[in-house]
Amino acid sequence: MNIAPRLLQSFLALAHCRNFTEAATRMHMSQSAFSQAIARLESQVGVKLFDRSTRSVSLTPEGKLLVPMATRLERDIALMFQELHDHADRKKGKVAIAAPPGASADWLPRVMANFQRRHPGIQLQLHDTYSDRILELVRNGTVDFALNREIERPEEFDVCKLFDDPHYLVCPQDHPLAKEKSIRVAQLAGENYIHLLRGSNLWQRLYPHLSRVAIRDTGFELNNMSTAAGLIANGMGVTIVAGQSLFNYQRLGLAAVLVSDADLRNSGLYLLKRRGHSLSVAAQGLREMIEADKPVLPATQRPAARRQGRTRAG
Amino acid sequence: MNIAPRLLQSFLALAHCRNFTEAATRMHMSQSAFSQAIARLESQVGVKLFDRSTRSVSLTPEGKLLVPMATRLERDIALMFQELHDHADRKKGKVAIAAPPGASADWLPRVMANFQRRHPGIQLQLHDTYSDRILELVRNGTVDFALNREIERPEEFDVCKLFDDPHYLVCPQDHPLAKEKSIRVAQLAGENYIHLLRGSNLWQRLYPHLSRVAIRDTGFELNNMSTAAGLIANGMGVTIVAGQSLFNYQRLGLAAVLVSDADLRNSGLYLLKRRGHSLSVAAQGLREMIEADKPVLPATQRPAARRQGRTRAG
DNA sequence: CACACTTACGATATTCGTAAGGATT
DNA sequence: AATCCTTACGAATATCGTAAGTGTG
Repeated sequence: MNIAPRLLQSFLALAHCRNFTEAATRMHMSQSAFSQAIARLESQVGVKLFDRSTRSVSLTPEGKLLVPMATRLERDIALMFQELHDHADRKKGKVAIAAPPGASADWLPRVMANFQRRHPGIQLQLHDTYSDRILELVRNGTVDFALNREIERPEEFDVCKLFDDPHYLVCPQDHPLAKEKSIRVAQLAGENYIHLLRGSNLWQRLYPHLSRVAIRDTGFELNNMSTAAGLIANGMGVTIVAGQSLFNYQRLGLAAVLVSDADLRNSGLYLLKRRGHSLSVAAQGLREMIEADKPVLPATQRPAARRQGRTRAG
Repeated sequence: MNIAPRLLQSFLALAHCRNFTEAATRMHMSQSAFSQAIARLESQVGVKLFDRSTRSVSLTPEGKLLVPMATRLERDIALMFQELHDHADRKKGKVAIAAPPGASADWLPRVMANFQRRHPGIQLQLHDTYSDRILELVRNGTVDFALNREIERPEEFDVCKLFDDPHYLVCPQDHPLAKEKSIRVAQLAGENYIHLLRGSNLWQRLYPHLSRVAIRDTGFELNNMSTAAGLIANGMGVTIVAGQSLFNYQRLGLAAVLVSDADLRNSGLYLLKRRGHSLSVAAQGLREMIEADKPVLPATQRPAARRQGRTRAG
């Protein structure tokens, strides 16, 4: 039961031409090989398909029966190939990714827009959400891959660092620490601290530091960084954010001072996916574009200059 | 684009087992050949279909995409084979034949019933009609083949004689000619002649004879032989019919006398089909059964004994 | 006798199995 | 060390093309 699609094509060609020589030409083979092919087909299906006297070729009743079935089959096979090749060529496909809000606000959408322009047939989806949810989306396969900050058990995933993204203290320009090159969390003793979402990745990371320092928790728990920025600009306190989110605060002219505690200083953005599961061709394409287009954020650079990530559209 | 169905089966087997060794066993091939087959498939479709680390095998996104398409395709291929094999094995099919009323009345239905018992899946159709219509049905392919008497241009068809079926004069037992061994048409001078359908095959054949003899045409033109039989039994005239239709008259105890004019004496029943077009497997089966089961009508046999055609059911 | 399909036969390509290699647990 | 997939290589099979054969108009 192992009929080559090429044989079906030959059958249909002959059914159409009713002439071995012409059909053979159409199949790009010698007339003799074509004759053998038809004979082989007939022996495989177990019935004569053509009546041929040297001067005329016509379908037997069983041949007539096969025509519509073979036609449908040939079309389905072609469609299957088309579909796979379209995916291989990135003309079709879906990519879903997840990322924290900082990445999702500015840089990532720009990369995704570039990708969309280059591969208009691929459907993109972005989940901007918090760390634990991101991990869940990767685990259950809802997204092809994700961007995230440092996570607890990186061995569960395939992880690779995209770029460094250290944390900064955000405070008013006239704040005593604003002129420092860098600070340590310990220096925040006595400050009012404004938390963003409690339980977030950042909160989990800051907590051990802050709890050791005599900091005054303002009790705020905010969803939007623009709210935090407004509060800080009006002297209500300070906060710490990753470099990638600084733009929310610079809009209001706030100062940003590098935090030099090791884990906050060395943090960065990572790309992660399920272990042992390769990416779809489409997802791999987006991944490569993300890796090629990541913003340059050298550790020593002052935050005011950070928007110069190069754009590489094709 | 020439993917062997066997490759698709291999793909589905591996997709299901997620284990090369087991899937290879299921496909009855060595694990190595199976590995090569999968690699070949991947190169043909142009994308990796499986993620394999020595300890686990899983589908890539493109592999997942292929599963439903391959499943459908495999099923369609199997159905195609099933259909063709069912026809080759005479488990399915249609046979339409045409025959003149004489053959259709008794002998042919018996053969068809035998065929139906042996091949219950094959749909049978019988057109009982007159000669010209029979030829038309064969010509345009409405019927697979037909039974008919001598025709004008036999070279138009593939014709082969089934059996002799000479003509008989039908008259009352007390008719002067009833005791003859055989007669010639010329002896019917002065008789009242009862025609069946004018323009029929029989009429066309009798006309040259009757027109040369001083016969009184009764003017009747009948559709049913039983009517003719009634008329003859009541002394209204005589007629001539083929042996196969005699049963209509013997029921009323009428006499039948062989007509010895050459063309009426030597007539018979023929099987005919389109030239150069082979019969379907099913039709060929019926044809063979017809040829094997034809009634024995030796020329010298008296009509009263003619119902002894043997039945060959299996 | 010319045309169109089939058969014969040697060359090439594909597919398969045994055996060795490599990687992961 | 055991297990599972891949690679290497020779053997078997399938397919193809050239050329000769066959039958029909």
